[in-house]
Amino acid sequence: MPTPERTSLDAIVEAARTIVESQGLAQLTMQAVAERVGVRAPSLYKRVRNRDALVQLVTEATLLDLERDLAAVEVVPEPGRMLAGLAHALRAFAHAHPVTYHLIFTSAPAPGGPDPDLLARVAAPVLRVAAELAGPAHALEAARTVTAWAHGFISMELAGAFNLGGDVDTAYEYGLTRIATALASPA
Amino acid sequence: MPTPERTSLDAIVEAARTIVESQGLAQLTMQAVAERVGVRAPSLYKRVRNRDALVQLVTEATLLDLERDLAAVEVVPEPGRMLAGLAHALRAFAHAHPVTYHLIFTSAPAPGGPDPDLLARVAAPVLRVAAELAGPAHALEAARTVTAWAHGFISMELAGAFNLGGDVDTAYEYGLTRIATALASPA
DNA sequence: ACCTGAACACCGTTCAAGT
DNA sequence: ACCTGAACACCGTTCAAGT
Repeated sequence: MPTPERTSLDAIVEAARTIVESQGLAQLTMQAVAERVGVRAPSLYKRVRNRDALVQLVTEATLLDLERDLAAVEVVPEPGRMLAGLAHALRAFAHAHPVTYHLIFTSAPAPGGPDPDLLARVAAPVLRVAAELAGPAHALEAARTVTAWAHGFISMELAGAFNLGGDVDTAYEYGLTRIATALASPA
Repeated sequence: MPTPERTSLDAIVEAARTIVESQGLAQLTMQAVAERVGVRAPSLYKRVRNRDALVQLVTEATLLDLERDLAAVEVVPEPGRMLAGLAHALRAFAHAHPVTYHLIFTSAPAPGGPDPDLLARVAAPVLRVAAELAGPAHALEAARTVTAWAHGFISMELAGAFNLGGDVDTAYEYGLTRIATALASPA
């Protein structure tokens, strides 16, 4: 005789995201998630293989949100300004979801990592501007350069690595304009 | 009546580094460390406050090694080539110690993070080239730009985030020369 | 003064038993 | 078909008792 479902995969992932973001990855226990969705810990295993898989689901949900935010950046004709829009959107996203942002770049395509198609969709807008700035022949390398810089900057910022004083916002703008012009100048 | 010491703080940290690097952070258990140094887990608490403190000690030991490697980079007159030397040394270090490298940039100056003096010493060579390239007025921002790019690149590389094909070494060289010239050109 | 076994609270995960 | 309590193995950590 069927028992009515008392929760759902979506509710579980949502609960996990909330816990991770508000209390850190270490506090993401199966018991905490279970309590939040109103069920006992063993029941979670009906919908999620194990804790690692749940972390993976949280990562993919975060990637979907990031894809949405980057796709929503207003398209402007000048590639330099377009790049700035994407860079600021990425940084704003990271500030809004610091823990899950860190998850995205940490648990990359391990065995069972995020869907490669999803990763490609997230990267698409950056690849587009990179091609405009550096030319199609160098699009991939240029995209990797900007992405590496932006992610490195943001992750160091979130980790508190910029502790020698100076204005962090200014440093972000400085790096952004330097890189934009560097990629735009002829090889 | 005193009991002879059966291990030392150094041996404990060394054991922890070996475990972390060969099996990952999750496998760094107090029991695994204890077994490796020939003692029972509770004895570790005579020399280390707790597991978090041990991770912190591993991080600082790694930073010391990185400081040594960066300080050992041959000094050359052209700042562009000097920057390349530092960038390659950093990447080589990360490839040799991927897990502990990740630790460095992750557990930054949290409450009880690494010694700020040590962090400053590690950053010193980069700050020096940055000042030469971009001028003293922009040294800090320039240093942050290169460091962010290099760290971002390396951490994405280690996470397997460069999965769209293309040669990763080439992309590193591409980004390096672009950034070096960008920082050297007048504001 | 250092080391240990025993103990505690807390994990992730499995499974037989309920409905 | 889903949910649960009980159980297991395994953590980190404390502490009284040994030497």
